[in-house]
Amino acid sequence: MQQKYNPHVIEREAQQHWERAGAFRATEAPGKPKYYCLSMFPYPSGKLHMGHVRNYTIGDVLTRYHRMKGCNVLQPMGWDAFGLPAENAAMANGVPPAKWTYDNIAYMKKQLQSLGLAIDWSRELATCRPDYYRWNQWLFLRMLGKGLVYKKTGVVNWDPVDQTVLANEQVIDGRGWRTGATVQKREIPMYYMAITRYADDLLAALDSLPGWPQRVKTMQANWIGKSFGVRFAFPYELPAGSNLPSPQPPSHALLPEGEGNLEPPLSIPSSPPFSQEEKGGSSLLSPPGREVGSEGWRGGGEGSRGAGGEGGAPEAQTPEKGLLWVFTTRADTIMGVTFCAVAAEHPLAAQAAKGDAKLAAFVEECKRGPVMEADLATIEKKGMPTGLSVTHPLTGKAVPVWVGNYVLMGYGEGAVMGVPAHDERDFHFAKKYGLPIEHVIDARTAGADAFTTDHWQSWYEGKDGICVNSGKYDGLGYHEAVDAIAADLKAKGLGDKQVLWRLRDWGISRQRCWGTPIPLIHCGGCGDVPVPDRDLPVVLPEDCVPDGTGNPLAKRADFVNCTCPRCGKPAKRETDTMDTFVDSSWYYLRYACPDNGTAMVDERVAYWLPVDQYIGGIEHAILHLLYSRFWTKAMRDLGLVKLDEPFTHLLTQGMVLNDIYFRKAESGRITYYNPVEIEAKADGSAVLTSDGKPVEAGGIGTMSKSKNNGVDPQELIDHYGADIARFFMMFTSPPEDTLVWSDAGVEGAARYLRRLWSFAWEFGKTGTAPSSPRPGTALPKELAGVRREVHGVLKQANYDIGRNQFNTVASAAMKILNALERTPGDGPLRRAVLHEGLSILLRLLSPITPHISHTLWRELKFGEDVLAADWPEPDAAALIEDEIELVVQVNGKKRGDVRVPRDADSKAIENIVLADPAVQRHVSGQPIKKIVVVPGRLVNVVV
RNA sequence: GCCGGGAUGGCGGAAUUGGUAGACGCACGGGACUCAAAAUCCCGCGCCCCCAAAGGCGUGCGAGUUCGACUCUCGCUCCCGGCACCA
Repeated sequence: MQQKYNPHVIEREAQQHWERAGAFRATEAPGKPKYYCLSMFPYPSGKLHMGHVRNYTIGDVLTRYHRMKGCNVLQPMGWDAFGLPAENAAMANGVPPAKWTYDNIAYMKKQLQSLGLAIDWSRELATCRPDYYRWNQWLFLRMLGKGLVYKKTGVVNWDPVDQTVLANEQVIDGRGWRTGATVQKREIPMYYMAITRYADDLLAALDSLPGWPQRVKTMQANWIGKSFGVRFAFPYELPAGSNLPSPQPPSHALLPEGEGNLEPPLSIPSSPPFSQEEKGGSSLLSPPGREVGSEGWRGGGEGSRGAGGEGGAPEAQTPEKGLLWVFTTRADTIMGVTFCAVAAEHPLAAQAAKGDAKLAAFVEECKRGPVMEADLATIEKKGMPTGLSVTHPLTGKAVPVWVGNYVLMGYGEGAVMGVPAHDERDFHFAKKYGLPIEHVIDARTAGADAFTTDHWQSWYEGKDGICVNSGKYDGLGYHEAVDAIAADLKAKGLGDKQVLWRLRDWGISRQRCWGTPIPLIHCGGCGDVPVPDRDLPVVLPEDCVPDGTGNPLAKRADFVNCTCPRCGKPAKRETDTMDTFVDSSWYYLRYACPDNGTAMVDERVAYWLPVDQYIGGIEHAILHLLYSRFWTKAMRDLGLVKLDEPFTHLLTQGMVLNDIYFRKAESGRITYYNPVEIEAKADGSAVLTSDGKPVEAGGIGTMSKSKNNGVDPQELIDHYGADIARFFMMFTSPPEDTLVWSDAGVEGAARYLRRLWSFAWEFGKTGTAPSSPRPGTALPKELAGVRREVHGVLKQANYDIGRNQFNTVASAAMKILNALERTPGDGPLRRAVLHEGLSILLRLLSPITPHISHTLWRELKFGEDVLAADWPEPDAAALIEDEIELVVQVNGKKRGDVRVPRDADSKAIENIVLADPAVQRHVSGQPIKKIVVVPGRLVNVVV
């Protein structure tokens, strides 16, 4: 054993030992509890960043802890390898995305291995490999067969200069990131997964996940957004000769149930095959409502749910009459309706715009608006009257119809009723455009101010007022009013109660070259034809280099041209690829059977799944985690797995943040600079070190490639070693907290492990024979005190590790070493106490700092391998004390403390406390009202 | 804008879930060792008053409940994450 702690030497040796022993190779071992511990796999962006180190250290701590607690553990690792950054890098460097990605994987794998993680690398997978993504394609076709995949148009960001679709991230202040051109909305055909069919299941099953953080479950529940309300219609008549266009299908439309087997259909109803040029052209599509056909989105008895109602089915109704459908959760305010507002894409808006150039211009302006919901929600609320009016279904009064830029076509019916007196947004809209405001809920019963028409604050939006100015509904509360109104609407055939979901179906089509090819072939005669299973996988060419204009796959004749599997005639392959969330929605299943070349999953999935502990960033609280839950349920219903939920326990790691610095060019293009390149000035400004010119501070944010504010942990690992980096990472903050990166304090971690090494070296110098104190051995007072402290700290540490609070586990390890170092005297009893203390300490530390624990455990002859050791448990006998200390308060303020016998009763304690001089001074003769005794803690004298 | 979360010394954080606020560290100050420095070790360290003792104030801001509030309730401010094509 060396006298000096040399992390690099011992870490290399420990890692070689684990490698030789195959220490982390996991095999199915019935009879032992299994523990599948999974950290979210990384995107191979180039280098590890601190968020990765945090994530994988947390996962490793849990993995190693549960192994020592007796579990058969599996901790796998892989690569979320498809995605946009590879295409961006390809454009910048002229290197194919595949090469860039594989190089990054090789480098980052080395980095991960240098951390000493207990990973079973034999199960490594990368989603960009055909043997992985073929199962994306295979399952896509199974879902198509079940009707869980369907086609409809969707809105994308269009860069008119580069003639290409942009990701939301590539749109900056409404402009394309490369061209600076104003981004346009464009509708293109896309494939959707019907996640809304699982809305009820996804919501209800949240209750079956006690191992998930409440905040994540709340976010998911709100995202799914089940709202109970009333769907009803305003009848209207248009001038003769009017002809309403078809509406967009609503995004929550349902498909009929499929065949119920695992076979995809021979073809799906579709528009004729489309080439990329046609997608970019102006005569893009026939109206989508018709092309999906009768089995399509309008399916069956729910056909009238489409926005615009009968307007979408002209053959069944004279075109002049129609119903304007809306959904509301506040049917109790229906008598206060003074206008209706429809989305720009609504058929009534289109109808009204025909004869009104100004309105047509406004509708066009709305359609050009932002795509992202966050932008939509913050734009100025604008509207314009259509000149049309509809009839109030209960009062028969005429209600004007407006076009509103805040009404979303994709949610509900694409139209809303306007009740300015009891909805804040409607109120501002009415004030702005001079629409009447009719007060119909009296809020005074609920303690709110009286109604006025001047200030929103004195109005009432709550559900606990009663109806006024509402005719026969006067005096009813919320629930009675909704019931009565829904019943009356139903009697007239103009509405009923209904559930509305906020959740929308999942559009998976991407116009990009670095993703899973969608396994469909477009045939002029047969339509969209699924690729037969025998032809899977549809292999992605790995030598494509995008140039920023359109999808390079579409430019490759060798990829696009094929023959129709049905009729054998020449056909075109689909060139869209799948959303990368598809890849990450099931990878946790594949780790159980990564080598199976003939099936997506096998019986080993039944052994390992569900994942017992999933660990990843809180930023994935909704999308990734919801898609994975959906995918699991879909596979369950296809008979492929017997799982309701994929992840039993979830730990959502807090984000690692860092400063953001950038410069904005005149074109609007933003360049980000890494904080290491920045010099902060005394006046608070910042300059780029290389040119001395100012940069703008963009606050702090998540470490990311796109903001260029990541910190490479390699320097830290190279300088200090993995154990110190891991210890510091765990010590500096609790796992779930947001962490603003700073390496201040890493020296403390380094000092601690050096101190531990020196202590162990001194201890080992004087002999190595095991000599923990025998049970029942009487120890001198000081030694008993040290032992009590060690076991007391261990007790708390075990509580903390059980609740994933690893920072206090690390500080517990520090406290134990402090106590051992302070242990007075010498002789065999002292040595026995130190021996026991060290054995506890090395085991407690081993999940956090596995290398030093491994080495010292062997060197001091505690055993062959600390991995095989039992987890330490405190000795209850060591914790017993004869006297305990109680805090003494007078009127809730601390005035001292007293020592009392462990078994003193309240009366005895009161007497001791009242005799205390500090208490007498503060009581100073005033009458004592009462004395509160909290056993084992404190005594409060109230005067 | 909507949904979720956060705020405690100069800094990271702790407080056994209503019971001693500041554990454990970092930084800083003083001392020991040293020719000197580094490393290491010892002491101090919320703010005010102050030789000290005693005391007063103190957990983002403003109210409230309680013998007692970092913890519970109501109302704010600021920051972080998500908002469906970043992953």
